[in-house]
This record gives sequence, C-alpha cells and structure tokens, in this order.
Amino acid sequence: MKLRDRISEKYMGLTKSLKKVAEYTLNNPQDFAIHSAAEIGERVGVSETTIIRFCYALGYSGFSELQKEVRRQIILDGEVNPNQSSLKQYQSSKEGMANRSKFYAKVMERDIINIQQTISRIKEDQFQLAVQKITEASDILISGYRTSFAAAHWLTFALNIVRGNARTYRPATDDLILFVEKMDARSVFIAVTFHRYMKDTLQLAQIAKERGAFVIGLTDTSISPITRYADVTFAVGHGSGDNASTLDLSASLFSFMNALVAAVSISDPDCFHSRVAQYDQLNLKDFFTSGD
Amino acid sequence: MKLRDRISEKYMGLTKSLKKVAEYTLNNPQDFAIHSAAEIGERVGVSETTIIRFCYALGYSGFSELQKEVRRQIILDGEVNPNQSSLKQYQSSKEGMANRSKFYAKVMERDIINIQQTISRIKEDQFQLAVQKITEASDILISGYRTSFAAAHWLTFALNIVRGNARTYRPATDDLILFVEKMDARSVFIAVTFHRYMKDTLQLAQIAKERGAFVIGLTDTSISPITRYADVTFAVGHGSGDNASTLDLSASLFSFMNALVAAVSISDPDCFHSRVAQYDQLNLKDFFTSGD
DNA sequence: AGAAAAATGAATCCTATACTTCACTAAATG
DNA sequence: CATTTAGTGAAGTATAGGATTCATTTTTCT
Repeated sequence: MKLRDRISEKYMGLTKSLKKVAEYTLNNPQDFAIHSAAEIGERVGVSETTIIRFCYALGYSGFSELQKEVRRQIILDGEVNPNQSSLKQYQSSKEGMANRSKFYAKVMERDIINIQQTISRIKEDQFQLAVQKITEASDILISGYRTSFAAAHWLTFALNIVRGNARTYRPATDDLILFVEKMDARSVFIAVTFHRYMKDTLQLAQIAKERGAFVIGLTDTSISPITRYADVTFAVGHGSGDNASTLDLSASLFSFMNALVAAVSISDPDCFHSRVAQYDQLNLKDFFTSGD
Repeated sequence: MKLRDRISEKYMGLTKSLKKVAEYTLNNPQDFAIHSAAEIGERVGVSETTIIRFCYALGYSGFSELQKEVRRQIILDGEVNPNQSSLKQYQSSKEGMANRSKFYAKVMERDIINIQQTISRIKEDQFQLAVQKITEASDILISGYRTSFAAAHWLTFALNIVRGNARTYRPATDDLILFVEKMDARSVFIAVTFHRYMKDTLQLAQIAKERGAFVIGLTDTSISPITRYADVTFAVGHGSGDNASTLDLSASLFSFMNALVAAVSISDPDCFHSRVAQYDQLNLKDFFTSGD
C-alpha cells in the first residue's frame, strides 16, 4: 500500500503533532476518504492546518491529492482497514482456484456468487407474501418465453407436484382468451421475464393485475419493466444493470424457484403429502425404469 | 443496500436520461464516491445538471448527500461494485447466512453446496470431450421428460444460440421415427434423465448409441441407468445415492449446462458471434419492450 | 399538426472547503 | 536569560464543484 509506505518512510522526521496525525492515519485511513480536513483535525486533536501540513510532509500536493489517493486505494483496489480483512484470504483462495484453468469451474463459481447475491437481495417479507399467496391461490398461471420458458415449465411442474393447480401459458397451443378468463382475485400469476423482455408476458401481467390477480415477477434486475405490473418482484443474480447474459442467470433463477417451491410445500404439508401420494400411484411401471 | 432500493423503487417514474443514470449507477456505484457530478455526467453521456436532478429524483437533498451516502456504504459497510472483487459479497452474504434462519437462504445454500460438489466431481477430460463433440456435431438431439424437460428445452435453446443445430424431442408433437432417423455418427445425443428415469429417454439413448451417435448423459448419480448407453455421463449434485428430490438438483444442473454452453461458445467463437449477430437481427421491436 | 408540458444542458451563482497568511507559542541554542 | 527558530492554529482568501436559472429541445396530448 502506497500511503502506508510513505508514512513509515517519513515518520521519523515528523513533528509531534504530525506523528499524532500519522498514527491516526494508519489506524483510520477510511476517514480520509470520507471527511474533510477540518473534521479529521478535530478527531485527531489538531488543527485543520496541521492536517494539510501532514499532506505536504508526505510529499502530496495537498489534502485533496491525498484524499483522492486514499479513495482510489480503498474503493478501486479494495484496500481496507486491516482490522476487518478476514476476507482477503477468501480472495487468494479464490484466485488460486480460478488459476487452475478449469473453465467449467470458473463459470459455475460465478453461478455460486450469483446465488449468494440473490439470497442477500431477497426481501423476506416479500418472499413470505409470495408463498402465502401461492398457497392460498385457487389457480396459478405462469408465463415465460424463450429462455424463460424452461423456467416457467419447470415451475409449473414443480408447483403441480406440491399444489396441483398450476398451468403454463403456451402461446402455440393455448387460447389467450381462455387463459386470461381464468384469472380473478384468487389467482396468482407468475411472470418470468428477462432482458429483452417479451411484450406478451408483460401484457399478460398487466391483464392479470387488472383482473385482480396477485402478480409475481421473476426477472433479472430490480428495474425490469415487470415491476410496473407485479405485486412482488424478485430479481435474480447480480444487481447491476449490466445483464451480460440471461443464460448466466438460470442457475440462480432455478435455485430461487426451488426455494419458493420448497417453502410452498412446507407451508401446507398436508396438501403436499397427499399430492406426492397421488403422484406415486401414477408412477406406472411402464413409464419408468425401476432404477436398478 | 439503501441506494439500490431507492433506485428500483423510483426507476419507473424516471425520464429516459435519468434511467440512463440509474443504470450507470447500478453498474458503477464507486464512481459516485470518487468523481464529481460533472465527470459522472460526462461518463454517462448527460449533463452535470441531470446528474444532480437524478439525486433529487431519488429523494436526496443533492449530489453531495448522495455522494456521502455512497461513500459511507462502500467504505464503511464494505459494499462494493459487483464487477470487481466478488469476495466482498461473499463475506456479506456469509454474514447474512449466519444470521436469522431464513428458509429460502437455507435451501439456496444447499444449492451452492450441490454446485460445489458437482464442480469437484466433473472429470475435466470428459468435459472437454463433450465440448469438442458438441462443437463438431452435425446436429444435436436432446431429450428430457417431466422435470428434465425444462432442462432439455433450455439446453436446446442455449445451444441453438451458440451453434444453431439443436433440437429437443417432444413426444407430443414429434415423430419418434423421424427424430431417430436423423441420428448418425456425426450426431450428438444428450439425455437428461433423473431419478424415476423415463424409459423413453433411455430408449432414445440406446438407439442413438446403436446408430453411432455420441451420447452424453446428464443425470443425478454416477450409477444412473443412463451410463449404460452414454459415452460420457455427468452426475450433478450430491454424489450420495440418497436422491431426496430431483427438484433440488435443478440449480446445479443448470449451472453445469451453463458451463457446458459457455465452453462450447468459446471453443468456436466465430460461429458464436455470427449466431449472436443473426439473433440480434431477429429481435424485432414488436416482440420486446426496449427496456427503457 | 399545433399547443402545452416536460425534459434537458449551458451559463450563472453560490457554498463548502482546501489552502495561505500571520501572529503567537514553545522549544532549542549560545 | 535572551534570541533564534520551528511549530501551531485562528482568521482570511481562493477555488472547485454543487446548486439554480433559463433558454432550447423533445415529448405528450388534444
């Protein structure tokens, strides 16, 4: 770290007050990124002038330059107060991991990060509201096109196992009118829509909302257009607007959906168990191998 | 994160330029900690004035307040831009994990474990062989039923973006004979099959193998019946025989498939880029919202 | 299409704060 | 102890950059 080096280099030749400043700086470099020279002076117990002189003493052109430098180091280089840096180790292990040029590992580790970010960005109350509405719904209607179709299909399938009243809208075979007619205040509509947001799904969401259905949006960023029509929206993956690739978000999307289904299944265990029982009945020998 | 929340809350009501600023902010929050309003305006491509108006729109008293807030968040709370230093998030999510017993977090963290196990169980040479065969294939045929259908559909969709010669077998509409006839030594057949293994997919795999196609199996355990017919098999998720629920494996399945697709896409970049270009051509305005 | 409203940026004004000056204090030296 | 010299901070100045204003452009609505 550049600043630390400069301090230890020049420390000896400093006056008493300046040494005080130097010590404070070593302990609380972040303060220089946030506060003004006068504020720091007050904290250290010296005047603003002395703070500025400290900058000169280290060879900077003034407080402004030192402050800029500190900000750059902390914010861009990720340098931070030594106290709270147990995370550094994580990084180095991560780097080592990344080096071994296993390509698939890199990609999949990014999925892991995405899932972690998704977890941290879920609002618990929204999640519970969604679970409750799904559990109470008379019917669950799901729409997703293109990349999102797989997700919509999976979610329908999974919710049918645990609840039994889910349907995917299939533009090729389903009649839009019939699909829409089913929606009322007891319905839940789930829209899966990612960048290059399909108008059709958005329109369905709008209709669903007009008809009083509870609308859940699964999407990529918190600023997706679906938020306009959705009662709750869950943004999966990196919160940045930079939606590099929708494909990259599927792991976290499915992880989230799995959590949603799991939560629904335990929120009404009776229904779940009876559905599973029915399901096992249907597992006719002819369709499956016994697995041995 | 406070700033992100504010943005997603207010985003809809913003003007075009302000949305541009909002997106930039999501991608580069650090810039607000370092640069002046004018500089940020230049980067975004709007005037200094608009940057300041953006602050008002979010409810701040001005640029200064927003900047202070961003600095506080980045420097004190350790919040950082997602692009660089993924590790910070790791820590913060880790903290969140340790906290209250959020149900969804538990489920999704299990997905993370599954992905990690999957990574460690992939044989690199097998992976590279699969990538190579897919890249060279004259056509790619994919089958998956029930829970696996979503995966098969997604994989087809994704491979069609990067290669353009993939098809899913759909029992309802496709003719089995026609589907089978296409297979020869230059084909790749991908079977997605999980516990309660569908006989149909297994039979397709058997036929594919007989016709000389390269067969890739995506399944749950290394002792899945698909191994009998597959040239390479990838077992996703916990290696234990205890396949509690197939649903729980989808996150790692999609993570793996994503890695596979990514590897294929970089193994022949020219083809990928031309496909993407074609694809963008097709993104007609009528079908998508512009996202702004 | 034309009027009204909203959005935007160039130019201006204004405030916070970095920086300078200078008078005062404390240490160093003979 | 007297004199010099270095150190320090209060007060004042300069300026970077945030906030305001207003004319121009773009959008919306009838």
